[in-house]
Amino acid sequence: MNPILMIRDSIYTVISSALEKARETGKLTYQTLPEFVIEVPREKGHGDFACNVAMLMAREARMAPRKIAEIILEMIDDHPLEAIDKIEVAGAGFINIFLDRSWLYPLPARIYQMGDRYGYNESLGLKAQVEFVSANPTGNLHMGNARGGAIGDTMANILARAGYQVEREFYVNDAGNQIEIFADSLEARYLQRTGQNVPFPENGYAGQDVVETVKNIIATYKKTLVDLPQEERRQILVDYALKEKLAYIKDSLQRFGISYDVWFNEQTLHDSGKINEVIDLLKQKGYIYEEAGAWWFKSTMFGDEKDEVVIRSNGLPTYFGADIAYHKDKFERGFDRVINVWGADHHGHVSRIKGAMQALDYNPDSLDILLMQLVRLYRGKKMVRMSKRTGTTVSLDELIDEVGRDAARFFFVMRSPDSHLDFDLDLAKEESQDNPVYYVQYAHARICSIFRQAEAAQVSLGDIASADPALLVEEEESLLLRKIADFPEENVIAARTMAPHRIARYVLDLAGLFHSFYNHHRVLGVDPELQAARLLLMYITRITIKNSLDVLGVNAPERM
RNA sequence: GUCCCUGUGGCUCAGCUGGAUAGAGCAACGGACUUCUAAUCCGUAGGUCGGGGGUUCGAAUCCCUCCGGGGACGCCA
Repeated sequence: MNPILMIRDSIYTVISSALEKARETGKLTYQTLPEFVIEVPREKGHGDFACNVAMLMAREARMAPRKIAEIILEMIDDHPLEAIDKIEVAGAGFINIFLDRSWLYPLPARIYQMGDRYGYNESLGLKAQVEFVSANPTGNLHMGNARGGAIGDTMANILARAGYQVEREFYVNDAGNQIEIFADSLEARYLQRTGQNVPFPENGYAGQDVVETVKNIIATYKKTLVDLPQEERRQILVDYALKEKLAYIKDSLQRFGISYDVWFNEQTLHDSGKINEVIDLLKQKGYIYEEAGAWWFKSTMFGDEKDEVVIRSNGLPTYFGADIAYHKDKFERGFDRVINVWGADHHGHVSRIKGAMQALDYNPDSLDILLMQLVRLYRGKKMVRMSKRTGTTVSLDELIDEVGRDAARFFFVMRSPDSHLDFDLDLAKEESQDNPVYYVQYAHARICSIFRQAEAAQVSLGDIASADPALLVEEEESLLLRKIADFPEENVIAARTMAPHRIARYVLDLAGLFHSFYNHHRVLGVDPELQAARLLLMYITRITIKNSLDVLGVNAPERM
C-alpha cells in the first residue's frame, strides 16, 4: 500500500485519540470532531505533515488555537509512532509533525519490484466509463476533438490508477439531423462531379474532405448511382462515407495513442426502440408533456431556464432525446461512475442530462461531466483562423504531422480543462528549453544513459534493489525520493478532482528534481555502496517518470 | 438579459476540502561543463492575486457587487 496514505492515517489516528483523551479528562469540551486534515505543508520548516484541528475547534472549545494544540500534544503518548521524530505547535495553532527520515526507506525496493505497476492504487471494485471525443463522423477531427482526446484518455488512465476498472467509449452520432445534411452534401457533390448542375446546400459540409470522399465513391460506383431512386442513392452514399470517415477517425486517434473499448452507434438506440421506450417511461413519470406538436422534457424542474424538446413535431427524436436513452443505457451497463468529456459549448446540456438521469431514479452525482474550454491555435503571436464552413481547420492528423504526438498530447493536458488553451504550434515543435515536453523526456533519456554507462563499466546491477536507502542523505536525494513517493496519491487526487493537468505538472516537478540532483551529484564512480543506492534511486526515478508519461500518453525515449 | 469559464510578476500558467512568508516555467541579469547527455543546473531581480464590500482565528481560494476577456442560450448536435 501507498506509504503516504498509511502514515497519514496513522497520524490522524494519533491526533484523534489524543482529542478523545482530552475530552475524557475534561481538558477540552466539544460535541463533534471537526473535519480536520493532515496535510503536507508548503514550507519544509513546518514539518512533513501538519494538522489544523486546533484552529477548527477554537470556537466551539472557546479557547485559543495554540492552547488547544498544546493540550493535544500533552495528550499524545510518548512514542505514538516509530516514524514520528517530533511534534510541535507552530504559527496560529498548527500541529507540525516531523518524521524520522527512515519512514521512506522501504519504498525504493518496493517500487523497483512493482515496475510498471507503480502508481496503481488498490482496486476499488468499481467500474468507470469515460466517453470522449465522440466527434461527428462527418469530417476530420479538429483541435477541440484533439484536446478532448488527450484529456479523456488521460482521465481514463488516471482513473485506472486510482483503482477503477475503466472503459473508454466513443459515441458515434450516425443518426439524426446532421446525417441528413451530410447526405445532402454528399449527394450534391456526387451529382456535381458526375456532370449535373445542382446547387450545394447552404448549410452543407463544404470542406475538401467531402469532395475527397465523393471521389472515392465515384472510383467505386462510377456513375451508377445517378439513376437510382433518391433514397437508395443517399443510403449508399452515407453508408460509404460514414464507414470511410469512421475508419479515418479511428486511425487518427490510434496515431494519437488512443484506442477505445466500445464504439457505440446512436443508430442502435433508434433501431431497438430504446429511445421511444425511455420517452414513454418519462411520460408515465410525468416529466414529459406535449406542446405545439412536440414533446418536451421538464428540465426546468432541474434548474434549467426552459424546457427542452425531446421529440420534434415531425416525430423524430432530438439529440437530447437520444442522449437520454444513451445515458440510461450506460447506467444499465452497471457503471458506478460515468464520465463525459465535453466542450464548453455544451454546458447548457449538463443540467438537462443530469436532470433526466435523476428523473429516471439514477444518481446524477454518478454522472460527471468534464467541461473543457476551447482551443485557439497560434503560430507564435499569430492566431490561426479556423472555420468549419470554409473548411480551413487544422486537423488532428495535420497537428500530429507538424508537432508530433508527444508534444501535442502534453500541451493539451498541461493546462487545467477550465482554462482556455492557446496552442502555439511553433513552441510545440521547438526543440528547446522553452518546450516542457523535452525537459521531461530528457530527464528520462539521461537516466537511461547512466544505466548504459553503468553496463559499459561492468557495474553489477543485479543487486541494486537491496541497496541501502539510508545512504541517500543529500538534500536533492531526499526531495527526489519524497516526490516519487507522492505518485500513487497524485493519481488519486487527479481522479477525484478531475484534474489531468496535475499529472503533467507532477512529472515536470519530478524531472526538475532529477535534473537538480544530476547536476549536484554523481551516480557512477562514487563509493560502491553509495553508487548502488544512487542507482536504485535513479532506477525508481526512471520508473516514475515513465509511468507518469504513460498516464499522459507521451513516449519516454531512451536516447535524445 | 440569463447561464458557464476566466482575470495571479513583462509573458504562459499552478495554487488540492479556506491555512503559515502566494509558487513554477519563459523572458531579463549574473554564474556553472577535463568525469554519468549543458535539450541541464545554481543565483539575482520582479506580484495592490482585476476593483470594492462581506463571512472568520485566517481569504488568491467561499458569498455579494462592479469591470475586462472567452463561450452558450435552436423542434441543431
